[in-house]
Amino acid sequence: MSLTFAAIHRRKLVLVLSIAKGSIPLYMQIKDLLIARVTGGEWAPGDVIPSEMQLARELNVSQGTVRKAITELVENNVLVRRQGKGTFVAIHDGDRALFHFFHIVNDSGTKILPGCKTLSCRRRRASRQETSKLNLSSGARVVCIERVRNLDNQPTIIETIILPTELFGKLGKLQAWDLPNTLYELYETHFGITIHRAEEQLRAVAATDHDASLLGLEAGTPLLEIERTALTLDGTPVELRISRCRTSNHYYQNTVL
Amino acid sequence: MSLTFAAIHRRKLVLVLSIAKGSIPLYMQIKDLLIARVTGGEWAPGDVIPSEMQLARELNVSQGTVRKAITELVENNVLVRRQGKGTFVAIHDGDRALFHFFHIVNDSGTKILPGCKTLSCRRRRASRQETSKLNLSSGARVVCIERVRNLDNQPTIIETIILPTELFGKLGKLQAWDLPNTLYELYETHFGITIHRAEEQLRAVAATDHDASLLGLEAGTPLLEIERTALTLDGTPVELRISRCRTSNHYYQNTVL
DNA sequence: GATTTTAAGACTTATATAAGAGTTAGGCTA
DNA sequence: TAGCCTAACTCTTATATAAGTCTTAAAATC
Repeated sequence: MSLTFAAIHRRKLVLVLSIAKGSIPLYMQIKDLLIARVTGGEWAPGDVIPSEMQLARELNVSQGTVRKAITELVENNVLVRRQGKGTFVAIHDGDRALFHFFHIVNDSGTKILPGCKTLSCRRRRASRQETSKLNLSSGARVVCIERVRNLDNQPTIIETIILPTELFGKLGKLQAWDLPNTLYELYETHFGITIHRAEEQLRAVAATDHDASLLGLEAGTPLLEIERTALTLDGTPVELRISRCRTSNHYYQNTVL
Repeated sequence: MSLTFAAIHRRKLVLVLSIAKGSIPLYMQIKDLLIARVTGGEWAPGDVIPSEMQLARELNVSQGTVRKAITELVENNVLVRRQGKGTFVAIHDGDRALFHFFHIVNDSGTKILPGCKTLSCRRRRASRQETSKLNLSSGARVVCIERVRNLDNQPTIIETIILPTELFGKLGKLQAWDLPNTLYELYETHFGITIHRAEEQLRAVAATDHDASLLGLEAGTPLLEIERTALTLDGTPVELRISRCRTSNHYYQNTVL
């Protein structure tokens, strides 16, 4: 009896959720629905989401089905589970950003908190390359931040960060914004933008005179250039970041699974 | 009735499998058991493993529990599922090795099959650094392969590969072994060693005279140096590989999830 | 009669549901 | 205030049903 009942509900749900495509598994539909609530801002980072049972009742599916959807989102770092407490929208604090997105470690293999000195922060038109990599219309404006990071008390990285003014308008208006060390946290708390994925392209380049003077070494010294495109959950590129690193005492660590 | 029965069996299983630690979930114990069968060689790469139902019966657990264990191993690239056919021990052919472990792409972002010319293949004592990174006893012998890879018909990468003679004895004995393009496939088929994970350390270095002559550029040109330690499933380091890449027309692509 | 097509069945993994066992935190009681 | 109880969670396991794949043998066709 209860089985038949559940089966009927399931059919109804499929009809309601999708256009009865028939072949998309229930748990995936639930997953998409949850993603929509997160990206739509209904559930903000740090919020508790309804319990598995509540969601199951609301959506007329069983707890296990909701659970499977949530599990995948946990694996994608969208949600965080805490047994006995609830499930939360992942909050990407500085530590997590450092752990996840910062790959430079010193020769002993330990990750150190980089210091940071902002050199400039101004608005300008996006270059051709920038519009292409950030999916902007030609002539769009961007915020351009330049800063130097210290590692082990030595200037080691020159960072150039490009952000679309459209999304990060407030940032460019202040000439000398008090920029925090970990920007991704700021993006999330002040702009509602969460970085979920990044594509990095690494090259060896020769230090320019500019690089050389900032890092205190000779022009022509090999530097590791990291060009990163940071994306939101739905794949929209929202930040372009070029880092030029001195690798005499540090290296870029990558684990291939 | 059947519940009690299952519960009793479960208790038995826990006692048999572990030393009744009491709190380790069943599916994890199953997972460890499956890993043991794979690493122990009972199931070789490419083999079908028993069906979920068979394993469930053998181990006195339900199909779903076996399934959860297998799911994790699929996520770790240890097993591969094919609906309607069965579950197989993952086989790491050249394509997969290229897809997974080769990160150099050309400027247009496409991954190309690198050509390969072996320069030398000889045995010698391991250096201090090598013994440390490969967990070898001091004075151990290694096979040392040096080769040049062509990308887009241009010599682009100089690879130096270090392997413990203990594991790869046959390799060093032949002066001019006909080395295939993708070595990891060879390790698996001829030596029963499967590479599962790798740690890569990247630096920008200046080309030495040796590099320069092999790659046809000037000494001092910045090169991307990738030092890779390749590990088996149980974390044993089995290969050390140093690649020095010209990055004028190519770059190292990394996706951060 | 030989060959191709079709359909049933015996496998497999995939999905959905349900129930009970751990965890946590806050409130109640001695 | 210390300890215990309880409610609200997630976690684990079990079971049932769906869906995909291959084999085999009967039926249709040439």
